Amino acid sequence: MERTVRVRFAPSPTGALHIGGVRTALYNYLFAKKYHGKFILRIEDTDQMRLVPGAEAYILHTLQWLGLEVDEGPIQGGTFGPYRQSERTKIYQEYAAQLIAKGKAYYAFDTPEELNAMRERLKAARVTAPQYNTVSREWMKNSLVLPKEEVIAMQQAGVPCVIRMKTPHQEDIRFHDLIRGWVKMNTTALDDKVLMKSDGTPTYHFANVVDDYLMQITHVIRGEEWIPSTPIHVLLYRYLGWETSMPQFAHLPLLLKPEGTGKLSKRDADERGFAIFPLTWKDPTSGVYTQGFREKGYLPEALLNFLALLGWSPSNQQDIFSKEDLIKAFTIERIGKSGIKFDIHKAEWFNQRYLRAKPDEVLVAYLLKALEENEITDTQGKALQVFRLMKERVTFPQDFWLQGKFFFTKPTVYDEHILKTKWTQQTRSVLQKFCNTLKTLVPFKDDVIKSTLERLIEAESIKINQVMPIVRVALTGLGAGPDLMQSMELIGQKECLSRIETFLEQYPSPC
RNA sequence: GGCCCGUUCGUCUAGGGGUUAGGACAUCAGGUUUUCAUCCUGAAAACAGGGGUUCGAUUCCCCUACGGGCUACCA
Repeated sequence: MERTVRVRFAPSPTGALHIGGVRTALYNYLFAKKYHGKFILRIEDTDQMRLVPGAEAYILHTLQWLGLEVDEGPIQGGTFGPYRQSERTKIYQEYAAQLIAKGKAYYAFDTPEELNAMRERLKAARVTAPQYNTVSREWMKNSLVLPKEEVIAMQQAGVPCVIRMKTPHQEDIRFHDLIRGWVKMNTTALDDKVLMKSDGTPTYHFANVVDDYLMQITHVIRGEEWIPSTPIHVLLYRYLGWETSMPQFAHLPLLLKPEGTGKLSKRDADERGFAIFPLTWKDPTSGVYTQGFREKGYLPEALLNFLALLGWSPSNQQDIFSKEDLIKAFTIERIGKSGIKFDIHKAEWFNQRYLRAKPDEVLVAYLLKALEENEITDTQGKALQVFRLMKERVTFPQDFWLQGKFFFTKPTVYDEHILKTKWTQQTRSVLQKFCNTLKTLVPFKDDVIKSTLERLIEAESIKINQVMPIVRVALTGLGAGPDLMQSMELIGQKECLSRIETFLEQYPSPC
């Protein structure tokens, strides 16, 4: 009998969600929707030391922004709650007690210093992997070797202790990964993992297994960094008697640095100026803001499309996918195995595509909003015309303003390069003459302006590509932009004249 | 170091025992445009290396190299 698909996204609220985490969430979401299952959000906040205020809300906002609706979670509720691990401590304690009773786990009283000493000792003895394991536990301070009375006495005295898992001595543990096939590991490589910390809270491994079982998770889709600890999880399912309902595993390839070596990090993003967080994040301790994809102008649908194709590919050669398309096409089998060098270029291209596909009203609204923010009162008519000239040129919503503000405000700086290469005695004289003709030009329309300029160019026997850039710089300050004649018409006769005159005054003679 | 996972154009990838090894982004060139961008056309660009297996291997197996992950009372 097929179980209903139930997958979970289980982030730790230790800061802003990383873009890799967003991709993991997306793959889980797509898989759930594809099979009409449930997408569950579980907050793994067992480590109270690393907890960051605001991080959980950030995760929620991110999923919301991206349209990854959560079926069950801390806010949404559900029949398998609570969905915050910090609220489930009792549950873990019960199952830990069960493992102790079964002889599958034990108490350990070793202090950090003692653990360190053990590792040092093993290292000195040239043990390749110094661990608390089937061998070393024999000479440590735990309930396996200590007399029962002593253990009880220590517990009564309140000596801090953890619960460790009793790993079998030498056994092959294998598990099937939906992406990688069978993975085999021997327990000699495993240590006796801490299941419950001395403060009574569980570690990741334990809470994860208990919750996945209790929440009836069918598929665990998570990052590749978890492969080495999956045998521990398998063992735990076995110890708890849950092996038959163990979820299926799928370990996703990791997002890597654009160049060089290592996992993609916030630092890479900062150094190269691309976003790594979905939304802008203010670090509560340093107060430093890190701009997110949203604030950089990325559209959620563009980011989703970009992310989906980072490690997954469809069976055809389609590259533009709506969320619905992705749900339809997504399969775990088509997820790749190798690490992915993160390259932001394609994301920009996706954004441009999605942005330009938006209805005109939406796009004009971006410009209108920018005008409002810059306290420019303008008739909607002009904004609409500006928008039409700009539409094919933008990648991000803010480009309408960034590249088109000259329509509304006078330039304050002039393109150095154009000035250096095109500003000559001749172009100055042509610009002056052009300005003079403009004064009496009726009507002030793009085609009329154009023919005027063309006549002038012919009379002066100068090349058009000598004059145009200078006219553009005088009017807009920029070296490139939308159609100049249409731009002039929009700027208006009076304003054009004023701008050219200002320019001529500021640059009286070519340098 | 040990254990585990991986390796097709610069990047994301398709493919798979016999292919002109396909696409997208980026790059470059040509066209369009007064310019830049867009758009159109085109070009350059890859099976990590070595052994097997096979009539034949980029595809299957092994080794090496390289890359990545893990190796905490973090997740």
